[in-house]
Amino acid sequence: MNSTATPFSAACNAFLDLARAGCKARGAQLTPIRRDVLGLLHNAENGLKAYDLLARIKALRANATPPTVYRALDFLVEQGLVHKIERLNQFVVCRHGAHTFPGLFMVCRRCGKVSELHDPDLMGELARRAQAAGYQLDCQEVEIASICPDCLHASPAQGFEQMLTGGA
Amino acid sequence: MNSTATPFSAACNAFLDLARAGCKARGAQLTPIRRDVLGLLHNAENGLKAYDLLARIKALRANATPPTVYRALDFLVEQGLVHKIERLNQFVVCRHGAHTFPGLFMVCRRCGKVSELHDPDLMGELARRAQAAGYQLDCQEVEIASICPDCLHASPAQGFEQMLTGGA
DNA sequence: ATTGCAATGTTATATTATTGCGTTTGTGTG
DNA sequence: CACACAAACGCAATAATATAACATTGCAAT
Repeated sequence: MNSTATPFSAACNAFLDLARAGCKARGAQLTPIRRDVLGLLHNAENGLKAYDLLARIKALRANATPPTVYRALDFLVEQGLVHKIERLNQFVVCRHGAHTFPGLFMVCRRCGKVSELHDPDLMGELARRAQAAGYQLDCQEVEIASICPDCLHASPAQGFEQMLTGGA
Repeated sequence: MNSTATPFSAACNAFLDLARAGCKARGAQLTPIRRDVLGLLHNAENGLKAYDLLARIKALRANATPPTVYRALDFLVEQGLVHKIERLNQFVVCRHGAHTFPGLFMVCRRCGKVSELHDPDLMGELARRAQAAGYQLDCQEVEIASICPDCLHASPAQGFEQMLTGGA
């Protein structure tokens, strides 16, 4: 019943417990710091930058410094619990559980929102093409700059893919 | 015949003249600074970081500062002459001329080399899938972490894509 | 000549990320 | 328990990447 130790919602705590179990199964430990960082990312809808996260974690742990955050993030990314969006220097929690193919992240150029598309077929095709060219995929994230449905609805724009897909 | 003004090889100068013509056709100008930055990138086999580029451009222009380089890079990326590899904070010259679909960049996790795969079909498929999910692609570069053929030959590793492609 | 505009010069600073090293904590072993 | 070992953490400093803000220059149109 110590609310300062785990200041997250019940749903978030459930998620964190699952994550902890996953780590344990892989022989790693979701320590309190790592758990807090993951919880903060889980609460955030849109991904966070490292120093935003640092500011938030400081509310929980006054002595936190950049390495505190970066170490936790490195761990969480290694564990597949968090993805880094390089284009935005941003970190997002993975809401698809463990998956064995790269995540496809649509990054909206207008509003900055990031959403993970779940498309094993496309990723498989990508892997095949890469392999045909002599490469072996070793890849957790594929980032695609795009206009998200909301922004598209607000103000459509003509893009090259119209040519490719036969759109009007 | 002023070799200090254009300190590049004949082949490089030919490339730069083409680039200049392309810019002109688009109503933009490849100024001397931009030309030098593009030439340095063209000479570099593996892409360069902004501050590496700054060090090199200082050999030509002692008063160059970070904005000098970043402005030139912004321009060159806008013109499609240069691609930014976000994962490496690196800039690579585009060796495929103007293309109307996103470049597919294979980034080797072992040696760091970047190579651009030319695969309009795959990019078209990507655009279709994105559109089916409500997104409109707005994307110059797609980065894929992988092991390049050379590194793979040196020391093969088993990866998830073996499962997808039915490899041994 | 003056105005407008794109490009550049210059200084400073913001943002993102890491290194290095000492301390603490957890875990297994004799 | 005492010890060794490794992983995690605390902390200070700094490296690496990128932009802001404003002054200046050069050139073209009028």
